[in-house]
Amino acid sequence: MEMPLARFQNISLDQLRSISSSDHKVFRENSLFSGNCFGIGRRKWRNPSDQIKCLSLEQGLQPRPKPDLSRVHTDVKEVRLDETQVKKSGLRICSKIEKLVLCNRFREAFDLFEILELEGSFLVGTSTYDLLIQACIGLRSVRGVKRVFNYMTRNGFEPDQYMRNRVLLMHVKCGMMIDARNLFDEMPERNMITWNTIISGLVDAGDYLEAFRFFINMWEEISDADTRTLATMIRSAAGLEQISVGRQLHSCALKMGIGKDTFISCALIDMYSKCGNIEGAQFVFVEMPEKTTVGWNSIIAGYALHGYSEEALNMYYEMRDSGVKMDHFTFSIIIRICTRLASLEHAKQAHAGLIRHGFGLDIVADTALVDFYSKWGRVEDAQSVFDYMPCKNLISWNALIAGYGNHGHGEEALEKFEQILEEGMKPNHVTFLAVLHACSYSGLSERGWEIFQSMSRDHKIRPRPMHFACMIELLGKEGLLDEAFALIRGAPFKPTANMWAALLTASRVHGNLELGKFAAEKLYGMEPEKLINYVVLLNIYIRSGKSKEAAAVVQTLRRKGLIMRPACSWIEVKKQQHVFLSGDKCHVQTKEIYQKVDSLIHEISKLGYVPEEKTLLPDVDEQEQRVLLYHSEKLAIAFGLINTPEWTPLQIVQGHRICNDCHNAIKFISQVTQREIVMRDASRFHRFKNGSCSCGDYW
DNA sequence: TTAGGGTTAG
Repeated sequence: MEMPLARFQNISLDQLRSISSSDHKVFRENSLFSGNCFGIGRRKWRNPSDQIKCLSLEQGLQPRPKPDLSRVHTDVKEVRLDETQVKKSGLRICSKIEKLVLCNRFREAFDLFEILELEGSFLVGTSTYDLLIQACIGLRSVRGVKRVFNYMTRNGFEPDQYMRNRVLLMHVKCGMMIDARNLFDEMPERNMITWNTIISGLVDAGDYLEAFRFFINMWEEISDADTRTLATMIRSAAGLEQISVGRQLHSCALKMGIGKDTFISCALIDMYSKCGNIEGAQFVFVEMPEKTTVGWNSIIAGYALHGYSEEALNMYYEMRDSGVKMDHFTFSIIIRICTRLASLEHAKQAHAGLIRHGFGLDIVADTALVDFYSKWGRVEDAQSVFDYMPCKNLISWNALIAGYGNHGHGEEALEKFEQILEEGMKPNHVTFLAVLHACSYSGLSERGWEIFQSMSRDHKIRPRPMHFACMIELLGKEGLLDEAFALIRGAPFKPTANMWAALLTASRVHGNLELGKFAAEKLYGMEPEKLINYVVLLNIYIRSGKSKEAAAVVQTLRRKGLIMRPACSWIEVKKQQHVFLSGDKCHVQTKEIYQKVDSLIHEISKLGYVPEEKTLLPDVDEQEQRVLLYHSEKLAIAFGLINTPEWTPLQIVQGHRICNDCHNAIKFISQVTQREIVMRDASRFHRFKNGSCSCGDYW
């Protein structure tokens, strides 16, 4: 046999180790392995109903019928059975266990297994052990693994190679990697399945480098690898985001004649897109002889990952038209895309499709929906989806809390947080970020401070820079600039740009020139090319009447060649999106749009709206200044008003943080028109109703 | 004889 894998022997472990360990760590920390509330690794389910069933059973959220064991217990405990009777009774129980497992009634199978454990000496056969292992994997039950394994050991069960692999798999799938590795080391014989099993476990656990070490050892020991090995290793390369390694694996697969295998192709699409090469992913997808559901899912997710949300959505419709079956993965991906596009129409269709295709109870898709409705400003809908979920994990809770918090419902967010604690779930750093943001947006500074302190004290979670930045924002809003500055100085790590940016913003809001200057200078050192840092300081100087200093900032901007990118907003009207740039005059209805903006400005001026003093460069002529006043949000709103008489709510989305002036204008427009306006800036959503913004934030 | 592989959510 040709040895394409031999080239991997040229990769030293040091080379693998040199792969950025911080990236690796971030990936691991963000992976499900660390994030899910069950404390176990990656789960795989044949279909979502299995998932719901199993998770519900494990969490004890659904009542399950319990077999009446009392009589049998009595038989076993009180009546001494002779050897024949034990055998007869044991065989009957084993047969029943096997039938229960085959019907996916894993819990009940374990209830019966308890009888055998109490009796203690009945010699269970391979087929029963095999199905008990299946039950453990189905439940992802560590306790189940221990029970089955103890029983085997106690009764001197001597497994053959098949059973040894099954026992190994049981440990791997339940995340018991230390035990799995011990078993692996002690195995008298290891075949390809043994190697594939342990490697797959390492990749599931995010231990990618170790997976590569095993892969190399595997080649040394058995000089063989198959499609499954390659598919797993490609997943590992994706986890490490090492395209060069991924490419070598691709080359190996081609040399082995399995380059177009469905599993390999899907893994390659995912690897190329995660490594930043969407063209590579597209190439593999086009070359796939048969485009499967997973293939479509992978390429759509790849496009979405690279920010090509509209293209991804188009591919989804192409997938649907091609007649390929969609699954719960498809809908989870699509809902996330809708969140990025902030498209209610598409999300509604995806929500309907999810239910129609029978995946309405899938935890991942439902969580994506909770997140969508939360971000879109429909917290009630988010709560409604959440309430219908048969089981929720920490990710679902976090999405809901962020939804409440980002829309000014700080108290509700805190209530949900309390509920998490009452239910015995362990909050993670994302939970705390959502809760602290909620406190910040709703002005609950004392509660925010208490929670921030409780993070390390009570929950043993070390606050990260994002938590610090959030607290600085919170203190800054209260005008507690000295305290905010003290927090930066007291941080147990080097302050990050986010932290200084929060202090700079607070300094601008409260007109603290000295602190603003200090924060801006720190930011210049860290992000020398980031325009916004200069603009904020420029604002501070202009408002403080420091024209000389303001001119110096302008000079710096020019020297560096930093140009303000025109802001972009888009509005969805009658299922179609219309995009506007600042001062945009390309739209066919430009004339009407500008007339509408003028009349709105006239109306809102009567209500007391005064445009903010513009931060314009000194030599910008008046005509240009006038054009710049027509920000993209205002144009989009005017367009919406002209074209949608039944417009509610109107959504304005923009890629950059909007200026105070525009924010205030939108507030007034909402008041004048009595319309509800949902608007998103770079970091959060704002919902205006009768002129007031639900987030409680000020600009 | 049986077993091991690919894509989703905060």
